[in-house]
Amino acid sequence: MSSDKINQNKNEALYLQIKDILIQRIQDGEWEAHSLIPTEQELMKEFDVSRSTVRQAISILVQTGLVEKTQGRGTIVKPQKLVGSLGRLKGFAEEVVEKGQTPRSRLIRSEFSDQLYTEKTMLEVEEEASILLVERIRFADHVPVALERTCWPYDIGNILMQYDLNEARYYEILEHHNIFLKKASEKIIAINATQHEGDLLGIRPGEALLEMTRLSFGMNDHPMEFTKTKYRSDQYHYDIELNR
Amino acid sequence: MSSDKINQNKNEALYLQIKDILIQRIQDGEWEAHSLIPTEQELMKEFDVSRSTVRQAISILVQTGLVEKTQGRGTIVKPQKLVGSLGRLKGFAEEVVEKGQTPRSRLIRSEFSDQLYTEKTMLEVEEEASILLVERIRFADHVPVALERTCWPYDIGNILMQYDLNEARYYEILEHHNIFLKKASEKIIAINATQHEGDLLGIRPGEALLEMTRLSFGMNDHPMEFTKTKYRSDQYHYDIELNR
DNA sequence: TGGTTAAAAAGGTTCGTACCTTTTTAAATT
DNA sequence: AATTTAAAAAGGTACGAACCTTTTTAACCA
Repeated sequence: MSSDKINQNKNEALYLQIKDILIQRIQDGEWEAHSLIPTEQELMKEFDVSRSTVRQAISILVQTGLVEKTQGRGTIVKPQKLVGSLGRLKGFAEEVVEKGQTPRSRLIRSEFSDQLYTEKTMLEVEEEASILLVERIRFADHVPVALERTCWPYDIGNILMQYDLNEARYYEILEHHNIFLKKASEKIIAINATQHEGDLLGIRPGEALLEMTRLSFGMNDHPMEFTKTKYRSDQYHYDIELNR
Repeated sequence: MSSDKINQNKNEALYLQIKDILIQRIQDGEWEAHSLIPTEQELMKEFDVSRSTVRQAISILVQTGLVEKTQGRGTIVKPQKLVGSLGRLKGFAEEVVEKGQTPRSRLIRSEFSDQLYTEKTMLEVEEEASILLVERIRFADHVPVALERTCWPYDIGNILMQYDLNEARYYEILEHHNIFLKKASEKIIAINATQHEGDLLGIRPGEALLEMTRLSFGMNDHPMEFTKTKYRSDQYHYDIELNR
C-alpha cells in the first residue's frame, strides 16, 4: 500500500487531504471496483484521525458517486461510468464514430514545455512545472475537420506519451488508466480562419470556424485537460439538448 | 413561525425530520429567497438537538441546492430558478442582465405568415396555419450584439402581439401566462456575415458569426418556439457546463 | 465623518464518546 | 450437514466540547 501522509500543519483540512488520497487510490486501481475499501476504523488508525474526519472524507466520495456504503457491510468502490455518460463530453473520435465515419489524425507537434503560461494557469500547475502540448489535425474519413491543441499536466502527459499520439484517443487511454472526467466547462466562439489554419484545413482564409475551448476536471476537481479545437463549420456543428 | 415538533421516539432519524421541516419552510415561503435562515445555534435551541444534527440536516439542503452557506455570514436561501434552471435555456435579455448590462432591441419585422414552410414544419403546425415571425436586432447597452429571428405558433403569437415587441422579453411574458419551457435542442454553427448582416450589426461582411438555432418544447412536448440568432463573435460567446 | 481596530457572530474543522441498526461471521444445536 | 442463534463487525445517529477562519458589527480614534 502507498503510505500517504497527511499534514496536521498544512493549511488544508484533514478530511480534504484524506479525500484526495482516497480518490487517488481508487484511480490508481489500488482499490478496485466492486471491492471493499478499508473500514472506518482502519482508516482512523492509518491517518491517525477521528472517526468523524474519516466519515467526512468518505461522504464526499459518496456524493461524487465514487463509492457506495452499506450499513453493516462496508464501503465499496463503484464501477466508473464511461465518458459517454457525461452528456456531450466526448472526444473527437467518439463523435466521428457515432456518425459512421472513420476518425483519423495527423500529429503536428507534441512536446513538454514550461513556457505555456496561459495554459499552465488554466491547469493550475506549479510555476516551474512542465506540461504536455499536443497539436493534431483531425479528419473524418479523409476530410480535415478540426485543428486540435491540447495541454495536460505533466503526470498525465507522461501516460499519454507512451502511446502513438498520431492515433490516440485521449479519453479512452485515460480511462484505461482509471482517470475519469467529472465535469468540464466549454466556451464556444466563432472566428475567422487565418491563412495558416486555412491551409491545414483545406479552406479559404477568412472562412468562419467554430472554436471550442474546454477545461476538464477530474474526480478530485483538479483541472486535467485544457483543449482548444477549431472546427470547419461546413463539416461540424455543435448540438446540445437542454432539459430542466 | 410554525412550531413544528420532532419526535425522539419516531423511527426516523432526527436530522431527516429536521431536514423535511426546513425544506417545508422554504417551499412555503416562510424563509424567502436571499434571506438568512436561522443560525445553527437557533435551530439547535428550537429543535433541542446538538449542533452536528442541525448541520447534518442543513448539509442535505446544501447538496440539494436549496441553500448556500457562507462562513461568518450564515446560510441563505437560494432563489428558485426560473427559466434559468434549464441549464442555459435563457433568453437574450436574461443573459445580458446577468452580465450587468442593459438589454435593448430594435424591431425589424413582426407579422403573421402562412408561407414559412420550413419553420412551420419545425413547429409542427397545420398545413394552412399561420405563425408569428419576429425579427429584432438585440443590443447590450448600445452595442448591437445579435440578430434574432423567432417563430411561434399562432396561439402563442397572439399572446405576444399584445406586448411591445420592441422591448419584450419573450420568456418572461410566456411565464406570466403560465407557459413554461420544458426542454430545447440547440444547434450551433459558425457562419460568415453577409453584407446585410454586417450592416445591421456594425461589422465588416465576412466576419465570423455564431449562429444558434433553437427549437423549444413546452410542458406538453409540443414545439413552442423556433429561433435562429446570429451573434457577433467579438461580443458574445457560448458557455456551457458539462457534468456527469 | 470616515477610517481603523477590536469584539462578537456564524459557520468550519476536529476530537471523543456512546449507543443503534444492519450485515456478516462463527459457534452451537439438531 | 443444515439450521439456528449469538457475537462481532461495520456503518448510522447523536451528543458535547474545543478551537479556527471568515464576516459582520460596534466601538474607537483621528
